[in-house]
Amino acid sequence: MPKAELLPGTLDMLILKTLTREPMHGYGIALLIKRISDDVLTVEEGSLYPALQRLLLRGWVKAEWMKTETNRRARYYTLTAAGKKQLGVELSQFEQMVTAIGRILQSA
Amino acid sequence: MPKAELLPGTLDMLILKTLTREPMHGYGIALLIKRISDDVLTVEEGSLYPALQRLLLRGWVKAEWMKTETNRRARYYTLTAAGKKQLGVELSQFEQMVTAIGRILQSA
DNA sequence: GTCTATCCATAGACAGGCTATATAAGCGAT
DNA sequence: ATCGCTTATATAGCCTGTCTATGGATAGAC
Repeated sequence: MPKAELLPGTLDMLILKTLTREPMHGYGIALLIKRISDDVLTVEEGSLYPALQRLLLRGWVKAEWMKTETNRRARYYTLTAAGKKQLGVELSQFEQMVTAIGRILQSA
Repeated sequence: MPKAELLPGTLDMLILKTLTREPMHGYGIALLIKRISDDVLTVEEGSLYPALQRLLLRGWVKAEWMKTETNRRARYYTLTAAGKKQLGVELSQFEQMVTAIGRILQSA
């Protein structure tokens, strides 16, 4: 079994949340999530870019090619209004589920 | 997109935890999880039984055909020593991940 | 007897995350 | 100049796990 780097089903939410700070490119998103989580959460490239395509397709983010501070080309993603709304939905579902799971785990 | 009844990746942990109370049959496990979670978590049969097969294969539970209190035949699952150990691993990984996700979600 | 709830089980579809790989450009050191 | 490292995007193919849908069987209620 491949060790899990993420809790499945939470990646989109994490990306959307990260983009509420400011528009970022994919690589930056991955670095930020890794850093803030103290290396607990690692977003692999093969998870990250498909997820961003997903979010684009669903209209939750939009993308624009730009230059980074260090002069490299990169695709910057911005949260859309629909994306903000979706984030709200995912946040509340996530909280509800974690609470429910907590009840199971403490019910012994 | 099919509405999620569970946070993916947590079903095995929930089942193992439920079995720390006492040996139970599959249907009973599903009912208990649903009840304790106030109907937030619903374990579909198509998720439950494959999961139980998984746990059997990995030696985390063992099964025995018995009679229920209402005189029906049912397969009772019991947590093994390896299963207890595995539950510990999954619990700590889950907690660690939820904590890490919490840090992301509060970092705005 | 027929209906509902209980109980087990599997096939097939599908989503999403992982491994592995490919591509490309900028930067520093030699 | 070119080598190696880091930054940066992207895809194919696999694997795991959950869901939908279906098919049984049996007990108790009506």
